[in-house]
Amino acid sequence: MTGGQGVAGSNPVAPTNRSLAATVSERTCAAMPDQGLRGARRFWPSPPSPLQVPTMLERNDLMRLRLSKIDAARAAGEIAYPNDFQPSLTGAELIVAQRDSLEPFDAVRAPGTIALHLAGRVMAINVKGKAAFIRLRDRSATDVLQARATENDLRISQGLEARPADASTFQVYMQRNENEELFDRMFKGGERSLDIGDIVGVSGRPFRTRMGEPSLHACTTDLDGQPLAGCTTGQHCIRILTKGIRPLPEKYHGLVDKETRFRQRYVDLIMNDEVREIVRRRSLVMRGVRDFFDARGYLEVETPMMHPILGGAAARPFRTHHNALDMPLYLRIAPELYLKRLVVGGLERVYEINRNFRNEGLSQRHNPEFTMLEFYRAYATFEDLMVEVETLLAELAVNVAGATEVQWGVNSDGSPRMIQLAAPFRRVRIRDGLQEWGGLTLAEIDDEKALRNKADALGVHIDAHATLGKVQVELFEAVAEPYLVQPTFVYEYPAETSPLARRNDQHPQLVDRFELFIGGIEISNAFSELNDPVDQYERFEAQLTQKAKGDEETMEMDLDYVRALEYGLPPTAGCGIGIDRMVMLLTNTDSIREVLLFPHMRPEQRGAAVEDQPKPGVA
RNA sequence: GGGCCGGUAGCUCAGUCGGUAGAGCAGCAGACUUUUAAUCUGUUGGUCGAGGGUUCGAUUCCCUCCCGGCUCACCA
Repeated sequence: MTGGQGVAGSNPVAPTNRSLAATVSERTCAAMPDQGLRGARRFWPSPPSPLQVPTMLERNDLMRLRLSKIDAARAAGEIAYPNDFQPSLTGAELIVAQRDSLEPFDAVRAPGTIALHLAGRVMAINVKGKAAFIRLRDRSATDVLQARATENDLRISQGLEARPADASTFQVYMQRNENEELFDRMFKGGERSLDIGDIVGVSGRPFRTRMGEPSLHACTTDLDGQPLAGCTTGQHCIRILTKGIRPLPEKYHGLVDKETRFRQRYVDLIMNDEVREIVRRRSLVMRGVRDFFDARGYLEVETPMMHPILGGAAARPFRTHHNALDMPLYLRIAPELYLKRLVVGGLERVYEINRNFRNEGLSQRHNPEFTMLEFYRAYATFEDLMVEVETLLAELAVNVAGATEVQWGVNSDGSPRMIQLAAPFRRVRIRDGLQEWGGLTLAEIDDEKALRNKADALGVHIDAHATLGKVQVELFEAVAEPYLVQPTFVYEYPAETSPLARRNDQHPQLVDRFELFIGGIEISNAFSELNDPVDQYERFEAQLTQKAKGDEETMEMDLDYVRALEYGLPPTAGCGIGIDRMVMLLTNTDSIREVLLFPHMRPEQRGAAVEDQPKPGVA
């Protein structure tokens, strides 16, 4: 943003096309935040009054010129935003279809040639005298990359010169002498010319350039001047379907600025192939998870995202309010208690993939809303779920990343750090880890003071309120982290940190729980579920005691959940897996923001004067 | 919330030990009938994140604020 365009309502940049500007700004303002009334009401601000309508975003010369091209097209009697063009194939299909004719050729448009129709966004324009090349991208961009790579391999195998195969675009070629009027209009500048960023529909026939690039020759008639099959008389071989008003980022460096990339993800997706690949892999993860659990007899369910009672995890919640019912609600921090109610109801295998919301700090690995998979299986233990999880991850790695071995960052010497996701994963007790990596004796492990001394020596901060069990866990995570790069199930957690988990039969101070660490980060948390309603009630009570002591991340008493347990929850094990982190793992990405399409950002400041902004600390 | 770094043309960046700024790409005008970061010639474009202060003069120095990145703390 360049700012300085004044407060809303004043000093608008006069748009070239007034009718267009009016239409767009009417639509835009409805979705704009009401900055003037911020804080005036507790929950829902009033809709903006006409006096507070924000102006459209600022314009520059490049945009004004492009807007004027829309005017010119309208003045020429054209529909500025036509919607009657239908592509008959994708760019990737165009390339694959020519695979059997690797040799360059310049076949003429013999009568009977069938026209192909492609649509896409113009990513590059290359006018060379009386010939012009444009590069388009369509939804098949990922496949185009693959097709070009495959094609290049074929060329090499046939002794032909290799071509660069790193572009996700496909090429369209047009020759001036075949339609001088259209060629000049599109490529010779002036009021109606084509711009990078426009979305076009192109009709023509496939061919290869002299350099061997599979291309579409834009043309709608054969050499006799008769329409090609699939074209109508007078049809243009290139049509602008949507004019891009805003110029795209530079073609070589692309869009780099992270703030702009996350705020304007649409531009990021246009410019950066890697981003599209992450989105694609995330989609594969979601489908893979569903296939996995569906195949094992689980039912996918959706439970409330707005909870009247806080529970299922230890976390600070977002609070909201239902106006008509005049009641407070929490955005859910976990679906756990609802899912186990379903198991009580006889849905013995359920899973849910949905958002959790936690009102905590943001970091490379934390976003206020994140996607969680939770699944519950009756007549299973947490050990059974270890097998389920390692099987799932190995399967996903193959389906999404192509192998059970995936790269995750680099080692300290700069070499690729590889993670082996083939089952079985390593299993480590917290006590064993403290001995092996922390150099502690069993006596020290049960001595809170000794543990705290060790933590101080290591420079590890541990909360003063933490109980023995919590100190053990925190110290373990501190000393073990370097050893938790390869997938590792950590288990034998102390009971006080797990108010919903089943106690271990031999050691009641422990619970039957594991956490899975990969690449040093926690991916999964699971346990055999506590199904003793009396014990559960007492653990909720203990949570209330903690809350009274000032712990802000405790659960609330959920009597209905206890009532459900009183009807009988079969022996059940449940597991949560952070989908975002799993996608990070399978895309070799070190930031959760990269795997979220729209990571949380502070609101964009659009040139509003500083004195109009609420002062920090003033409610 | 703390620390460090950053915000300059549509994009990617340089620069100004204080005298209102440059390049490449994009754009505009032109040459070029197989280019692919095309090439060649000419050229337009910036309240240098916002506000305040110091100064004859601030994009540059000082203060405050906004936004972002990295990092620490809390968390998954």
